Amino acid sequence: MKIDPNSTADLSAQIAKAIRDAIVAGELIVDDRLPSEAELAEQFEVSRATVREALKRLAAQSLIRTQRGAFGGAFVNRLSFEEAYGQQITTSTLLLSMNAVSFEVACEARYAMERACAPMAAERRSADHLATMRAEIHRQGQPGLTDEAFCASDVAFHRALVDAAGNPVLSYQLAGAVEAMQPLMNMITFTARSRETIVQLHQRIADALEARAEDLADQALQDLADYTRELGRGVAAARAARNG
Amino acid sequence: MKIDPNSTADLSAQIAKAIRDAIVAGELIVDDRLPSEAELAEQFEVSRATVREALKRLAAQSLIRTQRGAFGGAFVNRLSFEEAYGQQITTSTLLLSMNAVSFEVACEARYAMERACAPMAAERRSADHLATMRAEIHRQGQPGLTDEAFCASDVAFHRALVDAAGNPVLSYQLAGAVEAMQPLMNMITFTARSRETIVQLHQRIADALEARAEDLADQALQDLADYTRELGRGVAAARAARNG
DNA sequence: CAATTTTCATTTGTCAGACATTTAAATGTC
DNA sequence: GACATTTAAATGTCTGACAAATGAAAATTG
Repeated sequence: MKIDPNSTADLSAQIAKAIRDAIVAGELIVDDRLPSEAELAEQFEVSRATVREALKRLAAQSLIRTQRGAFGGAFVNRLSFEEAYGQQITTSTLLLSMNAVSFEVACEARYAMERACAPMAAERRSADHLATMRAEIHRQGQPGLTDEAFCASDVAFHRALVDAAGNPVLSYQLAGAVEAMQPLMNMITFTARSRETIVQLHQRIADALEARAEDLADQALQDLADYTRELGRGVAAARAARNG
Repeated sequence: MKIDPNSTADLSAQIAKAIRDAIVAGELIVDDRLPSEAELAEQFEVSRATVREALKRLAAQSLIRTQRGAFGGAFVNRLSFEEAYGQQITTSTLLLSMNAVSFEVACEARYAMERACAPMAAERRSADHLATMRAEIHRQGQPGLTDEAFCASDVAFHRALVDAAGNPVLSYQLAGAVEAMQPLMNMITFTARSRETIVQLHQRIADALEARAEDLADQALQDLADYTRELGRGVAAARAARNG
């Protein structure tokens, strides 16, 4: 682990990069202990404060965890799917909110990936997955549900659908797409009629998965995608009319 | 922006969370300047060192950027697709390498998503995308290419395919899946014959996109997925034989 | 001897204060 | 007006200190 003496970047950034590279390259493996802050400071010839800033950068990416006390220190962290989900969701949400990504584009991406899950979900869905989906469908039919609660339930429904595909890598990748869409979906006012339509489509999806009918599931998802896009266009048109 | 006095987490983590929440909630928008480190230290009633550790955490997630000098400071960063790609790739790569994700599962996820791109790519691919793909195909046919260079070219080919779908969100989501697979792919020794097969399949994909034939593209991708999985199984079997 | 308590060294977490460096605005000079 | 200089404000880095946690080892106790 060496830092480039010609770099213009902050020392803490350089040190973080050096350690990160060592982890990615496999020189440091899960649960390995890094040298203590004092030792790292000596190795890199910087102060302990600078080392600490570097370590905090790595901690922010869940690459290391720290433990206080004797025999404590910084350890290479096993990045769990759970943590990776979280980071992916934060990143995706910010990406969408900061880059004026259109509802249309986000929708397309999300449903394209979800449809890719459908065949696997039809094949592998467990009774548990179906039960979760049915429960969310039921909730979505309750009157008096706020739009936000409706959207949250929608996210839960779709996560169950994705998880039903039984591929954790796919679940991880899709977590971002599905959850990051929620703020955009929250901007839509769901009328009683549009909710009814969505619930019916969810019902079709659940029925298709229960019957292990991948083609029906795909068709229902496509219809849902079309309908969601239509709702989005409606909102955009209403806003345009208000503003001009 | 307040921190929870009952939390047991590090102060720097709490402060980072408070600022991150403010950004996600939209209280701080792109290019807003945060208070100076000295001011933040006063607000949160901590030392400047602690504030700096918090800011480094946020910088590691590309949420802020800092600028030295008068009228410098920490600014809310517009998370670009580029930066998000990078983070996604790092995270995905580590996730796969640290969690013993099987080649099979990673492959399945990757090709499922790639196939979801095929119809859009067939419809929207530009001459540029095609040219990139053709160039990579040509490179892959060169004799004397190392396995790593072959894999790198493979990644470039598939990225062009994904980008051809013309949906940046999809490109971002897939960047992780495609790039993170590379270390796993690098473990495969590509014989002259397997390379030839792969190049032919790439050719079929490029031809299909050129002809805007989404069904042919999908079929070719499925064949490539099957073949890749087969190669993976071959490697796994060889390793099992060596170790047993 | 075994179980429990105490001590202790190590390590991270936090603080205070200092100085170096960078930067752009403000000021001075021709 | 154009250019050089000064200056104030901010981040980057260093030093030294103390607090708090923690597990191992030593001391104590039954």
